[in-house]
Amino acid sequence: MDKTGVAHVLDQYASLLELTGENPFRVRAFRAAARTVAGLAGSLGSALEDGSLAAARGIGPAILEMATHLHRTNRSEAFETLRDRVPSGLVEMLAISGLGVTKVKRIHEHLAIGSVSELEAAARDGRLATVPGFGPKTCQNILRGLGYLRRASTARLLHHAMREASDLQAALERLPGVLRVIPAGDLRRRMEIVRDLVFVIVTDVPSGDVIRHLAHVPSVDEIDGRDERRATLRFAGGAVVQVVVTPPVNLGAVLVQATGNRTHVAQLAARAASQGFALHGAALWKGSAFIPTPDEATLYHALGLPEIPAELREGTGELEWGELPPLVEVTDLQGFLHCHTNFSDGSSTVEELARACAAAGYTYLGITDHSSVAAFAGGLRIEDLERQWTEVDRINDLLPSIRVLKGIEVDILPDGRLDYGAEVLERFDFVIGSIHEDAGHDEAQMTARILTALEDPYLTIIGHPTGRQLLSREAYPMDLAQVFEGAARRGVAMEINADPHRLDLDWRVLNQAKVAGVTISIGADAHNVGGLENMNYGISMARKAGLGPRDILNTRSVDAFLDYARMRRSS
DNA sequence: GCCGTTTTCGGCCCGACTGTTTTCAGTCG
Repeated sequence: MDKTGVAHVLDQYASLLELTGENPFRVRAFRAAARTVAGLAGSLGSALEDGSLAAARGIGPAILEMATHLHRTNRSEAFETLRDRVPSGLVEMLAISGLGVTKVKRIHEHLAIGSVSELEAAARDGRLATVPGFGPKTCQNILRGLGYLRRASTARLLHHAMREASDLQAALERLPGVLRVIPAGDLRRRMEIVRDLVFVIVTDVPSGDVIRHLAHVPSVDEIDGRDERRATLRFAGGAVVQVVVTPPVNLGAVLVQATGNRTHVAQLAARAASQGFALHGAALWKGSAFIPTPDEATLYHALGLPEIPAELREGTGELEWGELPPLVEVTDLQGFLHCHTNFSDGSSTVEELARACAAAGYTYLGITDHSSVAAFAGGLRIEDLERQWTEVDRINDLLPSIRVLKGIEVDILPDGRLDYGAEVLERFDFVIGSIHEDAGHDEAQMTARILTALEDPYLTIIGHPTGRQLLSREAYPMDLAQVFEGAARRGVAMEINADPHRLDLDWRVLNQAKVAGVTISIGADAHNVGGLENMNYGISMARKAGLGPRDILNTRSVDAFLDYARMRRSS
């Protein structure tokens, strides 16, 4: 079992312990260990071998034993025993926002409900409201939480989809007659939420032969909708995967059709028709003549278009944009911004992060732990800051290849002030300001809160501006046009938070921000060295919005970045 | 279960909000 699997078991084990009334600190120990394992920089195997897992904070003999056993045998007796004692639906219910252990147990005791579907029925027919401590509002919230859970089951976050797709791609590549397998659809467009997985299979044998072999893909439950070139695979776990098979000569047309969203493909078909072509049955035709399209460029060029990068194929006007300047790439980034260390709620040290960033080619690293009001995340008090700055100075002396900047992710308080005063803020190289609780503010209050924060001369970047958490929490209500105008006028950058659970700002509004004159920064929101990966997702969002290297703050050199941060302080 | 210049036991994060209650328990970040 790999680190993801082990982390999942540890987390589930924590939930089971919680439901059986175990010592809450024991529960917390397993939760923390799950995060540590999931965030390992390398593989679990190497962390066990070189002793780095054993040395990690929060990993003691019991959890180390369990992780080792799971890694080697895929099993844990303690976990299985406990799992058999608790109805499986109860653990699922814990995932519903607003339901904790106490309420789940009470639901189970009073209504003998042991599954999510029974819970939904009880919330709808009024039985749930009869449970002590439950009222109409709670039932409503539970139904809303269930909606999220349901959407999450047919949809997955981009990073989960990528992991799932890479396993499946490998399985498809092993089928006889398969030359290439290309993930298409939402995933290739780097949508932040991926619904169906789509694969294009290139083969030089008759496509029907490949379709027949699909039954041999591991854990396929059912194959339907099959014709000579398409099939839908249903997996035991509920996943649905579309497969399209093509000979090499028609790969371009098939891939374009399997990648673009509906609107993009329809617009292409309309354009083809207006130029005497036809885009039918995933092939390009001129009259009754088949036009070979061995690659996508051939198809786009035939229609008088530049090859449109996959991320842009959303039907939002990209056919009219003409030749685009190059989109930003992860290698354009010089600065790794927004990351947490073990001084607050991160699990890697400043040194580990600095070494990892230097190895990945970054020239500077902006450490931004939480400010004091964020006690839940180990927010730093003044004396902690002094210790951290000493450590940063030490690392800067030790590692000449990378510059570590003293930053902070400071809370924007409900009245819009920042959590530290000027005498503290002036000592940072740069400052990210973020909201961590919305507390029932309406749009006007939330907008005013951000606009007030923008006035602080020490603020450099607004972090995760809208607070959305994909598949679990909506964005705060906020007048983005006003916020963009304010940020542009005050010279404050706005973040694309690259945590794949957030990806906030939404790519759909980034261009609006750019047009308003807002500088965009990409922040990893990394909590350990594993979080270096996040930058790829942030870059994907910038690309979806058509942004180039010059649109992004942290493609600048460290000096230019520091100039940007200091500029506001003197004006 | 983990940790320790408080080291083999005792502490481990806590303030704010929500929805319910009729003075507060449960949940969240």
